[in-house]
Amino acid sequence: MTNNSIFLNKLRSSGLRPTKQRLKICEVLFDTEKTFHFTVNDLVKIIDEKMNEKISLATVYNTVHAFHKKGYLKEISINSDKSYFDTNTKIHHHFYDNNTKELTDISDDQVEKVKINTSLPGKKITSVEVLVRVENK
Amino acid sequence: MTNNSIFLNKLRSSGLRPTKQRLKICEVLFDTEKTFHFTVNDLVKIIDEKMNEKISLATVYNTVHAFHKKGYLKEISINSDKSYFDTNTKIHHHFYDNNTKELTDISDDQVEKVKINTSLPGKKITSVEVLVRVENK
DNA sequence: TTTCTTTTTTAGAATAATTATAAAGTAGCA
DNA sequence: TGCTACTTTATAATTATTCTAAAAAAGAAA
Repeated sequence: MTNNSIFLNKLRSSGLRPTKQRLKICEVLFDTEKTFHFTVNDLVKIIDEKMNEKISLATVYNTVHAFHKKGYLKEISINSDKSYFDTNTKIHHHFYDNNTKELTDISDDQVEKVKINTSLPGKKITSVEVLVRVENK
Repeated sequence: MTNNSIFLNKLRSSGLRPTKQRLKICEVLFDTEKTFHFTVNDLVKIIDEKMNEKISLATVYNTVHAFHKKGYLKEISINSDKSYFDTNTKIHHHFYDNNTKELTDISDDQVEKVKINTSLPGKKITSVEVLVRVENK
């Protein structure tokens, strides 16, 4: 399966028509070995500078949100004034460096399964994630 | 020690002079048996509606940030569109209800100690907190 | 108390991220 | 090809937060 048809699949299954702009966005998000964290602004800048394509903010927001809704992107909660997304959608955890403000993945198998001995009536758990804050020794 | 002198202490130790406005804010934040979660906007509304006192947004932001810096309030990472604060500053965990957008404490003793089998060089862990997302069954 | 100096408060402006809008363009299908 | 629905885009609107500068209040000293 070529990269392109992978992108087409992701777009179609997200209910999005494969347009030129959306394919560019896919190229940046899904055509890489390693996963990464980004803000919408980062993404626009990458597409503009590295791929020499100007895509309007609104389109990028829409596409990112559609992928997020479909589960192809994950939103990350750190204290911040902007939204961070993660192309790693597997359940995993994060280090957040209070000094550098950097976020690093911790893979699921490096954290022992978290046991929660309580629950909320009528609710089911959708995810359990751990945020480990660190700072300089 | 009266409530009032507790408030005076908190203010003074945060480097803030005890003014009428700041004492009102303290009354809401610290004069309660139970801890709670709020956004700055919530706080302004509570003070306005329940205490019949109009305090400007800027003042509330300043005071909340001073308390946060001093460790009398804790910021919680959930949504990046606004900042949530918690009057419970002990290390603890949260349920976040994706349907109602409500945040609930999980006391530390209901979550088994989380073991992290990895580390970042030159860094030390300052906190390990768990966010459990739930939704309707 | 009265006066003086330093902090605060405040309303409103400024900023930044995000969302909404509506006109022009494009995809997909018959 | 031509139609219709979906997309893109620039720009405006909205929302949370921060900044600003002038008026008000606090604290200290006489």
